[in-house]
Amino acid sequence: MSIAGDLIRGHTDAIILSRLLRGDSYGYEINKTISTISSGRFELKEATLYTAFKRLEESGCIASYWGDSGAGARRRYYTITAAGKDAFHCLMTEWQETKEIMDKLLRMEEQL
Amino acid sequence: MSIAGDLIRGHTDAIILSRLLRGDSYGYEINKTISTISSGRFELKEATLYTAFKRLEESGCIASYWGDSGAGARRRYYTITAAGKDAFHCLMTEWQETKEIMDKLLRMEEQL
DNA sequence: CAAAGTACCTTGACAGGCGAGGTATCTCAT
DNA sequence: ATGAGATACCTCGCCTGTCAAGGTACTTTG
Repeated sequence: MSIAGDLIRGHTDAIILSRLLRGDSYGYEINKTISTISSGRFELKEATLYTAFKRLEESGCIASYWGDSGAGARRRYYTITAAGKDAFHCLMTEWQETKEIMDKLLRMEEQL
Repeated sequence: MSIAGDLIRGHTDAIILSRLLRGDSYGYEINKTISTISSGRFELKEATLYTAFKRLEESGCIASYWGDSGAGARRRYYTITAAGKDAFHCLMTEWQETKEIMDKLLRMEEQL
């Protein structure tokens, strides 16, 4: 990935939840979408993605079910729960705050 | 700290370098300044700070020297090197990019 | 004198990212 | 039909950065 892993650390959950807010989806698709939206500059590794799903499911932020696979490889779909929506809003707020503070800290002009 | 550690992970180096761009400083002071600028919302733990110094010094981004301690506890001062300035600009660019992409990914309206 | 502030440092645990490896199905060109 | 490549999932184990906890040593102030 072009953006180092540590830069998205702590943001993966927010990104995934954000995707699920738009409707149920499955790992492979979520990953592709993230890659597309970011023009290939963010790309969660599969291992990262699936550990995140596990973490989010264990903490009750998402739930999963097997899609009726008819054709093609079977897919495990994820839904965001009410708790997940709450969590997302917290993470969003944190992100806004992080941005603000980081910009303040990195600003090159004036200041002590 | 109010902002979770993982959110600043990968940004600590940038923050420290940014401080040193403004002139030589030492651990304790840098920490206080970061805390002040962020209104106490970011606060690097000492262990984190000193490991970061070590890392940055080993990679040639900063150099250190003992201040002539005259009065008070002795201080180890850090200077940013040319390589450190380059690194800072990279990190700044990365931060701008991260912000842009994250905002795109977390945006709640429209989009696929 | 004790407590609190300044100033430094190390160790070990923990958590998240991810490289590497594995499984299974489907499609399409050879 | 065979092999490659896409789709789709998953796990193990390493690495790295954060940080709680602990330690040292000096100065100021009550």
